[in-house]
Amino acid sequence: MEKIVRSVKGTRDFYPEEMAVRRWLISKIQQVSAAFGYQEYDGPCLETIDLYAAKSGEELVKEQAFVFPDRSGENIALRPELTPTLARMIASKQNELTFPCRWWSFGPFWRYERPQKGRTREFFQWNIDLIGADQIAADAELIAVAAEFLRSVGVHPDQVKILINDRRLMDAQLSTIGIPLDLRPAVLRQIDRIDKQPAEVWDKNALDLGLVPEQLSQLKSLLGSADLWQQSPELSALFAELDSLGVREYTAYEPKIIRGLDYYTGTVFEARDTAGSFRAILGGGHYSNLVGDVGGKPLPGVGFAMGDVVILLLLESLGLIPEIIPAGEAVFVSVFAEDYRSTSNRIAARLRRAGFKVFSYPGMDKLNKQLKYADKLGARAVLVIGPDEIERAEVVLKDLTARTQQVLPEAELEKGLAAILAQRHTL
RNA sequence: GUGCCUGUAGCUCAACGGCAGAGCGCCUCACUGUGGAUGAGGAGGUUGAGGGUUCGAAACCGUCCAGGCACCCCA
Repeated sequence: MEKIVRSVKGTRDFYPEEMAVRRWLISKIQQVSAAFGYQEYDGPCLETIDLYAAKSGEELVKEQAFVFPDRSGENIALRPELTPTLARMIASKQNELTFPCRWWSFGPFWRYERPQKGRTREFFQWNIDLIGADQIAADAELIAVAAEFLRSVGVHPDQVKILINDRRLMDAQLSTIGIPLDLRPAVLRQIDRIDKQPAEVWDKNALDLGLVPEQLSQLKSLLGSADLWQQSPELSALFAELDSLGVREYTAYEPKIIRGLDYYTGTVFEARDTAGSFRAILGGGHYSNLVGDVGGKPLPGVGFAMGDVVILLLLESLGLIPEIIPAGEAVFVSVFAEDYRSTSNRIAARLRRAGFKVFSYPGMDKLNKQLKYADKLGARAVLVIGPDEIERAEVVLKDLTARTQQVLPEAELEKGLAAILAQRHTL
């Protein structure tokens, strides 16, 4: 056991059961993305460090990216996020693309962070963006995509809420309180932390930033104001859009939502479980300049990202991950004795050409052992073909789920199998 | 990167300075041409690694590795 070379810290192995869950998640993501007319794309997993140097918070690149020199000495990063790659891809074809673009992607990312619950060093992320649209309707659409995804995996609106705010609104409010321009970025970051620090600590930090006690109390009453959005024409319009899109129940206004990344300029949102057990499930917002840093003409857009780790933890805790049997729907062809293997092979090959998933037994063991093997692998049906059956041109067809078996003329095998597989596989 | 907690059979956990155990799982048999049930046997451990203290360490002490929680940051 100790001799097994260990895996890299913060990575996960996907055994067939886990891989089946990942496939299931991807299929849900793909379906929702396609339902809104989004097109799939991807970029390389390796990028030059220069791509990230211009934007991306310094910490993400300097301390959280996996960076290494290639054999020529050039510094290469394993992509820690997709947005810079997206910006480059958009900028490269800015004059031939039809805007607004609706693009989505799902793939691996790497960040050199300390692993903990909901955070690994290698993870998968769904990215989805609507690029080249500055309207409230665009923001509403992305939030609707997120909400419809939650709906499609069975999450109820009282289990997860998409919390929404607008940086323009917060900026205006900070201005009203009299917080000078140069202080606002720091204050915004402090707002982002309000639920992570004890009240006294938070108050002290806020005062240390330069706020006067009067401003602090005004700020705190601001952050407790659930109706603040009504003062924002953008958010008022946004919630009206969400209503007509049929996802209003999944959303809520939350003045504490700011989002860390600097490039968000308008609507910002993140999905949280209402029980507060997990970190953010997804996060995104509106940006006004996607491609400026990579040499294109400024383009607005809106998008969000969802990592696989937190959403799967959440779905697991809610019992919403279906039981998926990797070899489900498969047919097992037993081998009665070595002399009969060729007969079993012929039937297995015939069934495969007919479209069935078929697996057999390479060795030679007692029937009960072969059946046990088929059962543990989750086979749906088993064929037994021995001397009696061959003599009469028949096969024994067992339904492992129903625990029944029937003797069929060999010619009716496909029909019998189809009938078994057509039955609802309820557990 | 900072602080705190944890690591015993494949899994979940006992033993807490004095012979390393249980349940589940796994293997064999009862089962002669039939899976999940039942019963009877059996295998499986240098107690995460490598040091120290001690007559004696799974236990106590420091180091490393891995996991968890909070910070940082964010998916």
